[in-house]
Formats: sequence, structure tokens, C-alpha cells
Amino acid sequence: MTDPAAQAPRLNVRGAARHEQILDAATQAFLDRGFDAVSLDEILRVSGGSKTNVYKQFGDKNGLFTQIVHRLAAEFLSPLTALDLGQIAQETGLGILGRTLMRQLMQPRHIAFQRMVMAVSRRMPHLMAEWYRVGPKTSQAVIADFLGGGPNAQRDAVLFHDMIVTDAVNHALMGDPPDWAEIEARIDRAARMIGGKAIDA
Amino acid sequence: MTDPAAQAPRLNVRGAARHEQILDAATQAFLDRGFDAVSLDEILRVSGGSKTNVYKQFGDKNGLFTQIVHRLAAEFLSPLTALDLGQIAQETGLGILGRTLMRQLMQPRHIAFQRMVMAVSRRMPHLMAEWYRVGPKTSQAVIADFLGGGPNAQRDAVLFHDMIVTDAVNHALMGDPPDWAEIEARIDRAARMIGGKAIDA
DNA sequence: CATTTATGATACTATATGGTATCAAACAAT
DNA sequence: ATTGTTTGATACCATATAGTATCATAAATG
Repeated sequence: MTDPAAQAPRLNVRGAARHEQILDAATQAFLDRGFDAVSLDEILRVSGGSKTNVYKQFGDKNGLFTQIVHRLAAEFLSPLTALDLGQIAQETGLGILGRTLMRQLMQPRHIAFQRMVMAVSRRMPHLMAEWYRVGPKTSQAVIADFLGGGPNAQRDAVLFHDMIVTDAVNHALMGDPPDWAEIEARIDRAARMIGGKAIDA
Repeated sequence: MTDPAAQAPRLNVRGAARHEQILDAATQAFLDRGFDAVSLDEILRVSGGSKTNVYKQFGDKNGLFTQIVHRLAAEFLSPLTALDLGQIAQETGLGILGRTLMRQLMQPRHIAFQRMVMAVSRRMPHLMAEWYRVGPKTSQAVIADFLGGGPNAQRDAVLFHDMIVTDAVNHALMGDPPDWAEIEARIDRAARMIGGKAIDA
């Protein structure tokens, strides 16, 4: 695969529009059915344009897929980075962080994104790693920071994150609709465990 | 797809042997590269036999894949069902449960199994559901039982399970080698949170 | 032994795939 | 307008795919 950026032509207006259309159509198709089950012909039937665009602008099918993962990673950067909780009590703050996080994670588009990167994680581990970096890792870092950065903050942040996220995401991957009452109950209980006093007795 | 079991021929010795050989070769291939990236021809090159076997014994590629998931689900039934912890302290017992569980989950073969079912979870949600049933759900049930079945036992079992499992599995999916020191530290801390007193204050 | 059934090697069908080549039209720059 | 470049439609290539058909051989059954 020749580096597409190295020899990429400067796009004119038409080309830039096609670029976006192809990215959009391919994103939808890959999210829906995964890398292997989607063909270029099919993407182009939806987007318009032709293979010339794909191979000149993205290099090959892998290059197109890679750019799409980059884009989705930016779209799903942890929503927690935008929060500023000030001097709120830990238990309360964790509840807010948890609810903010879960609202984003449970979106069907994010569930499809996670499924997609996990599906290719053997062949393209760096793509799942990018999802992990902007998602779980970033969220955990924000939570750890909120917890004050003590000796257990980092570890507790991971534990809190995984307590509230995992089971709901597994169910979503299987197609079960989210049970928000249970999600909130778990957030509250986890917030109490981590943010309440008397854990580091 | 005609139901293979309905018209399945009674296998003779040769046939039964081929049946196993095909299952073994296909299992390895599917675990390695996923449903879409594996072809029947390739499986048969490894197993011996011919397409006649596959289509007579399994119906089609989906049928073969389904049987393989059943088999792997049986292989990875939660190891916690075999444990009897008697009247041990909760915190200690959770530590043992956690360690027993993680030893199995972190096996490369199980990681590949989880990746494989998640990859097809959109098209074949019932197959991921089977993994979930024999894996997380069963483990959580055993943990809940050990916790005494109180009002919060069920929920705490899910939280404990997800605290110790999630991050390590994510890293394993990305190809990172397991960090056993961190895994054990998380198990111990989670066991203290859930099994120590003063949570339901 | 004769008959029925299961197995196997192989050829085949139809279709799809990623990727390349060709040449014409649209565009940008001078 | 002329020239060089980008875009597009389309044909093409080599290969691969799931699934079927054929016909010969091996095994079980009577």
C-alpha cells in the first residue's frame, strides 16, 4: 500500500465533496456490517463517484477503513473531558460522571463502533488501541483526576469505569435494549463504593 | 438452510472422525481470523475430507460455525461452578473466585472466542448470547450465590465481576500481555470493596 | 454375496471481490 | 483559449467464494 497522503492530489471542490460522501457511506456500511462484509463496489453505489476516488484518496480498502476509525475516534472522544465538577462531593461527582459517560456509550452508533474495532482487533490491534485511548483510557484519566490523584485514584477510576460500563455494553452488543433503571442503580452503588468514605480504612 | 440434524446421516467410524477433524480445523481457523475471513476450502485443506462432509453434516458454513460456538461455550463454561468455598470469609472467597476466573479468561483461546462472538454479534446475536450465558452470567450467578443472595448480592456480583475482568480483557484483545500484578491488585481491592463490611451502611 | 448407504475427490456454477487500466470530461491556472 | 491535472464511468483481471452435482469407492447391513 502506497502512502496515500504522500501522493494525494490536492482535491478540488468536486473531489472534496466526494471524499466526504465516500467517508460517510463507508462509515455507515462498516458500522453496520463490519470490515470484511462490506465491499467497495457497494460503498460506491451509495456514495457516487468511482474507484478512482477511493484508490487516489485513500490508497486502498484498509486506508479507507483506517481513516474512518480515526474519524469515529474523534467523534467519540470521552465526553468527560468537557466536564468541570468544581468542589462537589466525590459520590455526587462520580454519579454525574457516570451518567454523562453512559449516555454517550449506549448510543447505537458507539456500540457499533466498539463492535467494529473489536472484530478487527487481531489483524489491526492499533485501531482498537485508538478506540481504547480516546474512550476508556481517557474517561478513566478524567475520573482519576477527579478522585484527587491519590495512590489508589488511578486504580479506583478503572474499577469505577468498568463497574458502570461493562454489563450494559455487553447487553447492547447482543441487541438488548438498555435498562436505564439498572444502569443508574449501578452507577449510584459504584459511586458510593468508590466515592464514599471508609474504603481506604 | 435445511436443518442438518433433521436429515443427518448416521455417521460411520470414518465419518465421525472427519466430523471431529473438520470441527477442530474450523475452530482453529475461526478463532484465528473470524467467520468472514475463513473459507471452507481452506478448512478442508487442513482437515482432510471434502465439502460433502461439511454440507451433509453441518448444513452450511453458518451451521458449522454455530456448532463450533456451542462447543467452545461448553469448553469455557464458567470455572466457578466447580468451586465450593464453604464458610470462608467473603473477602477471602472473592479473592479466590476472582483468581480462578481470571486464570481462565486470560487464556488466548478464550480471548479469541470472545473476540469471535463479538465480531458477529450483529448478525448472530444469539451466539454472543450463548457466550454471555455460560460465561459472565454464570460467573455472576455463582458470585451472587456466594455473597448470600441478599438484596444487593446480584448487583454486587455483576460489579465485582466487571471490575476484575474488563480492563484486562480489553488489553488482551489488543494483544497486550497480561499484567498479573495489576490484575491481582484489582481483585484484592474489589474483594475488599464488595466483601468487606460497611458497604450497606 | 448383494444391497443400501455414507464418504470422497473433483469438477462445476454463479457470483463477487480488490485492485488496475483506459480514456473522456470537468476543472484550474496561465 | 491552452495546457496540465483531477475526476469519473466503465471495462477488465485474476482470484476467490459458497454451494451443487457427479460418479466412484468404502463401509455397514441383510
